[in-house]
Amino acid sequence: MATGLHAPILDWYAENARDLPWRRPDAGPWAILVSEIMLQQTPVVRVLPVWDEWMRRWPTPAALAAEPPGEAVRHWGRLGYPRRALNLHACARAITAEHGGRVPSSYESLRALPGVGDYTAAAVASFAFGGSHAVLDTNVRRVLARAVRGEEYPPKATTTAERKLAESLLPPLDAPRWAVAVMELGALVCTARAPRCADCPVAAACAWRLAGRPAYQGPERRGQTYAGTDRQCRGRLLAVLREAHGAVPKAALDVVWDDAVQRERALDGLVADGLAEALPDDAYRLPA
DNA sequence: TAGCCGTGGCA
DNA sequence: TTGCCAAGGCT
Repeated sequence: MATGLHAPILDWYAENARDLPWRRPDAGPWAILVSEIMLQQTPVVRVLPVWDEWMRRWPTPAALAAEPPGEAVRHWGRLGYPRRALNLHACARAITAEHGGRVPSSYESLRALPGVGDYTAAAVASFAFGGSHAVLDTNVRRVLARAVRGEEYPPKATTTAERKLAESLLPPLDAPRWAVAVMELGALVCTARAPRCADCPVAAACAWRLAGRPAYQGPERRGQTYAGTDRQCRGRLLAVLREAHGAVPKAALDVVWDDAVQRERALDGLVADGLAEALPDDAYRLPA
């Protein structure tokens, strides 16, 4: 069904694809894995400089595995969700210890790595190894919701119906190219807020556009406030540890957040998550 | 499974 | 200005 989407989207991609370094022929599986984890919930433009630095510093899983986890956290910078840095470090050590230093190629082996879920396993298996998998990220889900289901947004959690649909659309040849093309269409044209239907290669067949672009009907899409949350507090504390290069007296952490109760809770959380380490004499540092 | 986990740009 | 959102994953 809906295979009429293939040619227009693939042709559009051939003309409009961005030249991203992890898409180049010389990008190996490790470079692609690093990019995919960095790109989780994070815009391309913010990933580019950090990915460049990581690839120079740690060109192989073994190079990263040889470092303490805190170095991964330090060089994560302000990308956000810093446990991804820890996950990538754990990936590097698992790949070194269990896979001979080479990123595994099967979906199942990839899915078993820390921080690698359904999307990332399918993406790496496809883009690094040429596998044929339904790659369901937020872009693909939105494009299919609109073009096929006629709805402005996909449901909050991925449904089996979405997966069935995506699998039914897998082309017999070059599934990875199809996956990246749909993702790119969602990222550049079929965007969440102001879709550019005038530039869309499948506008004529799009169920949502043909229905008059009806507004989203489903349950409210929660927007979470950030100011004053534990997440913001954790971010402030970790920023101090990242920039310190060594032990930080607790007093230096106290000054970045006023609410002492929340600050203690956040600091304990960072330690529990392995993002920080408590030292004797009321000091903290990135994990060694 | 719903809530949590960072950060910054943009409409 | 502020809410929304960005190649999700984990519990």
